[in-house]
Amino acid sequence: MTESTRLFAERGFHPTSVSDIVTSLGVGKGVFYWYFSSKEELLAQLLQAAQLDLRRRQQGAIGDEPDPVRRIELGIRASMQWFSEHRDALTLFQFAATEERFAPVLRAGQEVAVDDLVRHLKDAIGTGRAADQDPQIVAYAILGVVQQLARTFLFSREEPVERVADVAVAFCLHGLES
Amino acid sequence: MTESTRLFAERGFHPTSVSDIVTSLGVGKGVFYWYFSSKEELLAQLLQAAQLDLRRRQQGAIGDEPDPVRRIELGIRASMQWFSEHRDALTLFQFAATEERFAPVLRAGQEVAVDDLVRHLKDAIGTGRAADQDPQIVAYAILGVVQQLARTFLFSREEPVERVADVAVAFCLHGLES
DNA sequence: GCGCTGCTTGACCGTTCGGTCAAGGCGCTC
DNA sequence: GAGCGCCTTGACCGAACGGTCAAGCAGCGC
Repeated sequence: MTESTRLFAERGFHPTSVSDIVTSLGVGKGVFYWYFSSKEELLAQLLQAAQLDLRRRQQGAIGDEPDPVRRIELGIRASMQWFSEHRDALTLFQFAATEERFAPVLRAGQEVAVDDLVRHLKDAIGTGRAADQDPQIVAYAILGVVQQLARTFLFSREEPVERVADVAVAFCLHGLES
Repeated sequence: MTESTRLFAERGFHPTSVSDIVTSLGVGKGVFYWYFSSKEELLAQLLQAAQLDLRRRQQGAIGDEPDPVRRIELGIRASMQWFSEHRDALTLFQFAATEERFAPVLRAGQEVAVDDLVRHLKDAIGTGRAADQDPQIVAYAILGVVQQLARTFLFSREEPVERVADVAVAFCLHGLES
């Protein structure tokens, strides 16, 4: 699984052939089609497994923290950490978003994470700790920040995770104003 | 050009064959290879043209606005507007980021926009109008917000551009705090 | 009318792809 | 050891791909 994710991320989904995958695994082609009905199905399962793992990490980090704003912060930091350890997964997510048949799988998983975030946001708004903006839009905005920063600074440049996470948190909580 | 962008965005780069492209244009295959040396080159040109157009829109919107924070706001609104009119381009950008050979083209164009944004941010920080965070990271964060919101709300849902742009601006300027 | 250049055609080519399948181990039960 | 599932193999298939090219055509200067 990890190996296929790496291949897809490095060379792209379509340019990576099933032969490439089985060769890198040192097995025959038949074994691939014994476990997966198609190359598409493999990608779908890879996506789902990655999303599940990311979500678990987020929930583990948040624990039973009572403060909604702090819950959001912990979620951001956990996500950034997870992406820094699973850079290939982010590339997969990004590719999946560009092809109609994978987008639904991706969207389903993303919506679960967003719904959580929306709950925290509503708590924060309800207790006057956050501005009264549409929580769903804000949730996606946060998601965009995390993914973009992970892609740019964790992958291309080799910035330390904490530094990037700090700026991400500061930006999401206070914007660019001082 | 617009037609090829649409095809790539709708069906994906690899699944769209050169035959598909020329058929949709009602021309022969030779004419394609007369103007482009390969399918890859077409995509590269599509990317560059789109980036140039987006950049022009941003600069046109900013004009000679003196206030750096307001310049950033105008840039965000212009980008959101542009994406709402060129949804296919965003899908292309996203795909290009997932394949090693297109990433450089994409990065080059993105860096130009980011450099502009960084300049405005430095102005804002210098005059005490923005918090003293690493301007480059913040610039990419803003970029992430705009792209994610465009993708989610302008394409999947059919939200009015202004509403999404308002939240994007509010979030980027003030974060989620009230 | 002739020739030339710039553009256009689509049949064609070599290659590679996703996917199939007849065949063959390997370990289990009885 | 016979029989039987479960897994594994890799040669093989039809289809489709990106890219080529010999041939043709329109327009223009002469």
